[in-house]
Amino acid sequence: MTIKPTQFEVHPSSGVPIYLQIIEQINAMIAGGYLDAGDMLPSVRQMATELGVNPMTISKAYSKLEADEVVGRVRGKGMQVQKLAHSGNSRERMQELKPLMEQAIVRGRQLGLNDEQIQSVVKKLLREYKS
Amino acid sequence: MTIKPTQFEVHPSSGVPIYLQIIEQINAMIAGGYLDAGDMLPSVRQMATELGVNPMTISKAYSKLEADEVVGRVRGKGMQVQKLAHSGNSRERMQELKPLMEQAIVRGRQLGLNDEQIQSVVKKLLREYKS
DNA sequence: CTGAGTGTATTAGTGTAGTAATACACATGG
DNA sequence: CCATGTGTATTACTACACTAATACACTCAG
Repeated sequence: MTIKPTQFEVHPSSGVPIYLQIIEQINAMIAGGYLDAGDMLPSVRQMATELGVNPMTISKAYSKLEADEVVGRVRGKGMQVQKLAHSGNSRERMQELKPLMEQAIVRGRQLGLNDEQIQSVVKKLLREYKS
Repeated sequence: MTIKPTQFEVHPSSGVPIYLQIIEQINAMIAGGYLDAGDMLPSVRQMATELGVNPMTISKAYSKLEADEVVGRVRGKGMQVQKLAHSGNSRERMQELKPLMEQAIVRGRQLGLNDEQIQSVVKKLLREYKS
């Protein structure tokens, strides 16, 4: 499914930088299966016009996604969602996930949640982001 | 166990703000059971001298921890680790954990990890931060 | 070739996060 | 009371993140 710029939403005064909001939405769309490998993203100018921001802001988001190997540049066309080609074995990738997951775990503990409750949150989210 | 400032470590040029490094270490110490309710934290000046930073930087970390209800101020004494008194029922607190956990899950998906691998990381961390 | 479509390098403006210097208010123990 | 210990309000400086304006390089369809 190729996505339209109207499916994006930004809140400039939310405190969260615009380019980050874009990145998060695209990542979530991919994780949730609304975007697949090969799909084209809206052009920088389309997106910029629709959202009322500067094209460079969108470009910055796309560049960061490209650096993360989430999307690729197609000469003269635009940005395309990449087929995920992961480097390193799964153990290394699990290791890479740890710092971020650790934050969440510590926060859960701080909230007084027990193991089961934390795992329940994880399971619920895994279902929501079914790939 | 009352903690000594020598047990803290900061890396000023790591990119991570000093006051955040302090916060993370204290949170981790509590989550890991090295600090319990009633324990005193090192004074602002002790900590500042030991780490070679300005007292205000430490104060900022402590203030943020106080806002999160992790520590409390004891007049003329210092900061003391609070007994966790959580507001809201567990369902609300689980809801509060979701945004942070969502980030981690999306990142895991982006790394090409499957449900079992993500849950495995969670379980490993839960063991490390046994309360 | 040309025109319209891509994304982007460069530059600049603005706000704010992070840190520090200083001086202050309050509590405790002698 | 006073000396010494808490934490902190205020102010200011600095670096950097974020956004935007502009101009440019490249590709494709005609």
